[in-house]
Amino acid sequence: MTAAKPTKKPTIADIAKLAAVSVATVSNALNGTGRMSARTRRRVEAAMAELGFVRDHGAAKLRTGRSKLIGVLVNDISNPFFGEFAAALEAALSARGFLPILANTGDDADRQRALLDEMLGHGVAGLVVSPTIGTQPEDFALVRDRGIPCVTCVREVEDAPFDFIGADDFSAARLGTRHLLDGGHAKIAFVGGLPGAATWHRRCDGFFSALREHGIEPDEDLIRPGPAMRAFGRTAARQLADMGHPVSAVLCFNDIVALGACIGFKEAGVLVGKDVAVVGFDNLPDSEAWTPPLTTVEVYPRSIGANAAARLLRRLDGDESHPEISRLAPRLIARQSSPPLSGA
Amino acid sequence: MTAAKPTKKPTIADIAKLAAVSVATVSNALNGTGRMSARTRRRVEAAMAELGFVRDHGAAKLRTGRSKLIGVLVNDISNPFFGEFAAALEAALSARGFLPILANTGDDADRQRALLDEMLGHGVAGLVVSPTIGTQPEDFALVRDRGIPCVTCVREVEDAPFDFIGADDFSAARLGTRHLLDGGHAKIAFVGGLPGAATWHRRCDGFFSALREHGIEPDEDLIRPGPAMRAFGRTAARQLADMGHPVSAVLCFNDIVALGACIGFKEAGVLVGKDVAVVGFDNLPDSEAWTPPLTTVEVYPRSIGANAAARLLRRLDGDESHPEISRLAPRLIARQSSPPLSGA
DNA sequence: ATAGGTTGATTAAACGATACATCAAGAGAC
DNA sequence: GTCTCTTGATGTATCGTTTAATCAACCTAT
Repeated sequence: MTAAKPTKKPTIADIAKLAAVSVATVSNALNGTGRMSARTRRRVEAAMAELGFVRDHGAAKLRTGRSKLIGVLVNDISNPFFGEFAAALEAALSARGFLPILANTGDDADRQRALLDEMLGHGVAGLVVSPTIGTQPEDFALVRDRGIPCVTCVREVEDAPFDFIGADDFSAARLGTRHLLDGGHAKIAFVGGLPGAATWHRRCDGFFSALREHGIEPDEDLIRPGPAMRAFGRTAARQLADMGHPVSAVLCFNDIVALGACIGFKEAGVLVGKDVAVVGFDNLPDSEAWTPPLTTVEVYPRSIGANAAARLLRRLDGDESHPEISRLAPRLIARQSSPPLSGA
Repeated sequence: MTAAKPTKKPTIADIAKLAAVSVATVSNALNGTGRMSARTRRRVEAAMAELGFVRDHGAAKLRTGRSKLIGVLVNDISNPFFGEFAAALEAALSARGFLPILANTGDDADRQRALLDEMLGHGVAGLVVSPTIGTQPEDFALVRDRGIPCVTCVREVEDAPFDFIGADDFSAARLGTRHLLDGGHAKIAFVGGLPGAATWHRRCDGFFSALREHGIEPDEDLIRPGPAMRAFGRTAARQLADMGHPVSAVLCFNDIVALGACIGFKEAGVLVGKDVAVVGFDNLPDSEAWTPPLTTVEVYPRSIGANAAARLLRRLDGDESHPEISRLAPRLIARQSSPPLSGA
């Protein structure tokens, strides 16, 4: 491969000249519109190949108003959950010729606002957003006003006129909690996750609901909200271990927090899977390989991504029906981290 | 938030009318170019706010030829390594006003070609690419010809006139291998990773180099290439465990493969951290929390992302110097998965 | 032979933002 | 009062593509 000699990029006018046809004919060849003889089509295609033509989508979008760009906003791309989500979403969208452009909000509402603006400015045909904590409906005012199809995911934003695809967090938390209750646990903590995201509230409600169903009144002191990160899980576990009246089980906001909690308990000399039961959410690929293998509630990030893509594609195809809310049914995956309460 | 009523999007012409100025003035206000009184600037800004103006970057790009889009191609966004990489890259680029658009090649060379075309068509100002396996230099011909700044990462593509930022894979493999050799291991397998990616070859060379340095001739039968995935690590471990002359240590292509190997060995009744030593690459956030905690070679995905961004920004600022190859120094993180060979 | 159809290709007007060239008006110098 | 400078603002061509409106041949049927 030899050194670069920056070439001016060829336009359809250059192709037209080389193929001795008009620009309109080139455009038609490009889009399969209009009518033309097979011979000229070949000539045009040969010319495009020779000059290394690549169509300027921006210019086309300017003229037609149509675009194949889809803006995707996630709040933490380094979290494997969103990695899986994004991979599935991308596969489904690009199969239909769309180009998802993925940006990371880092759970910063200001950055989310800026990115939404930026995406609109680039003329996206649609949006898929996992909203940041603290998202206000007005943050999406421009999207709404422009009538750009937008599917929200994972975290619901209340009163926004958009489709939503996510896990059924209420049921998921109930599943996890009931699993512990059925094992005889009564003093159960709920660790991690930030109020401000709908996900947390729904899981918290599910947690409460299951407890009350078993005649247990939730103990405010056992609700430990915090960033959904390993570090928080670890410190929370240590605090719980140091409490006067230790808990026998912990429901964690996600597997990452759960892993942190396992580390924290281990450091505190408490044996997970024996002295204490731990349950997470997400069924991260690694969770079954931990020691002990983690009980978790599978919430299907790939399905959420795939469904979000399908929903958005329907909207792009012109479906104008009322926004739909879908909560995918979760599944409990019981493993060794959450044994029944021992007789002791 | 009320229902949608798709508004036509306002252009600078609309702003100009409302503010009773010319389009040129609006454009100047937008870009801070030209001269204008503070009063008119305020009028223009008020008009933009009132109508909810958002600038059409595509149109601007068409006119100016300048763009703030950066194409980013990774080969597996669901791999946490690339998640970390992408997050760091994005942070650095967006701090300078660029918008990285991230796409996933899924390690498919055809898809990579298509995506490169697509990105060029969208007028990216620059590219950051972690090339797929089987990438040919000609796949980047258009990028080279157009003179678009392009930084390759993680895997080097030979004979391509681009900057490269990655780990020093040769040294990394030597580090990991020497650690095992120093522990007295002699029968060491190298598991996972596909020939076809430069990364694999360099690591393989580093592995060989360390062995030979200790007077050990590499045994072809102990080289077990395969997809860098958990499943492969697992099957490879089982095969190794079933061999007549079992290995005492395994160097894995990355932590994911290493985790798979741990599972495989466990299933085969071989105790990792006792009967067999396992070393990985990447230092995934979870690797220290596994049982036993994994010895790994840290290759700093965030640093690779940050350096790639810095390099690209320099190019965008006009640096035309010869392409540079940077290999970031790795670091061995010794944990319990790789004890010295026991006397037995 | 002429009217009407079909086929294959062309012309030119958009799309939204930018930037060069131009200009009006007021300030200051003589 | 004329001349030059500066400040603030405008008119308009342009980027690359699409597409509606035309048009030139040629074919076919009367």
